[in-house]
Amino acid sequence: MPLSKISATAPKAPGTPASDMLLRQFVGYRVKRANLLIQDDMAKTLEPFGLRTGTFSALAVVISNPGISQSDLSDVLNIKRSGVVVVVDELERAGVLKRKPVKGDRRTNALTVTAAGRRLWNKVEKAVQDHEAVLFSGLDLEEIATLHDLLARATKSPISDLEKEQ
Amino acid sequence: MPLSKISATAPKAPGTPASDMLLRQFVGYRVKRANLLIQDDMAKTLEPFGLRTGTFSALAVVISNPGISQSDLSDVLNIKRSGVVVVVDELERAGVLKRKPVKGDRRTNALTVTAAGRRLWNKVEKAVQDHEAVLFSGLDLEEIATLHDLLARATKSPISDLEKEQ
DNA sequence: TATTGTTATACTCTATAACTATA
DNA sequence: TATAGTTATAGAGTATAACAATA
Repeated sequence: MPLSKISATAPKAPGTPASDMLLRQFVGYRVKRANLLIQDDMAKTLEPFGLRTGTFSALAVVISNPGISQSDLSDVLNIKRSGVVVVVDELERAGVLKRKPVKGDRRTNALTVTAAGRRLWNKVEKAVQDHEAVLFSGLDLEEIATLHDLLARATKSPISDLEKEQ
Repeated sequence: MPLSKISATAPKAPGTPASDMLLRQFVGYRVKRANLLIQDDMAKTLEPFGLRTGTFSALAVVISNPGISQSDLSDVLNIKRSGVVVVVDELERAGVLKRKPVKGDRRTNALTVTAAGRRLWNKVEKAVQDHEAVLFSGLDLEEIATLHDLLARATKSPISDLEKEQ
């Protein structure tokens, strides 16, 4: 009941001070919470552009890999091909990208960005960059770079790749 | 097609080299990918103990806040009260914790860990710590501490809290 | 036989809303 | 009226499995 009293006086605060101290010692939990915050904010940032995090990611990959197939997009984004269909449907319906036939293999679609899609990307890219700058304003530029680096190395370590293949 | 060729020779690799370079410049995307890896591995680590990430987190909070109410647990974990019910049901069914009546307020449940629950926690805590050590073996201890710190500060910045309340 | 894209389906996690019993 | 817990339901996001067309 001392706990309920404190949280009653500060109901919106992210938990009573240190009430999840034990839990926060785990990196996994911190990453999970950070991810929730970031994804929520990303969703808000993308909504005015008619994008979700999934379609934003797909657009980014197609922009830098023109003509990529849906299977390869599936590999890059680490989602199943059936999930790619939904994302590509949505982007194609919005006029952002197109499925084009590939000569030599009639099974495959080559994904290409439309002119409108490229214009959209330029705006969205800037919006997300600005947004992240605000979200991470508690860190200076060097710290953000460090965070990048640490996450990249943590998620690319031989061990985690090895476990993924099991 | 150069892309499909490469990914055909290394199908399980996390994407062709740099094919998501543009996307990876966003911290949000890195955190998302890191989170996916970590949560998958956490799930595997917890499964032998009959726990999921949700029940693990709840157990941790109840361990460090004996007698906490479900509403306060809901605040600390940032999930809705309806979600807490499911988690507590599962933990109570497993004999890990108990709902106890609170004298003075018959609406409230005081959550307490059983002896078996405490024994389980000691084992699980060690398993998860060991597991994270392996998962983050690409980083040294100081770097892990830095990662902790940066995530904590990024997710606790005044701006992100402010946006949360809107 | 294997692969690309597709569809249908199911599962997990979480949110919303309505309800009850208490306060 | 407001709060604690509960129930039912619905929505993302993603996974699995089966299928048609093509290789």
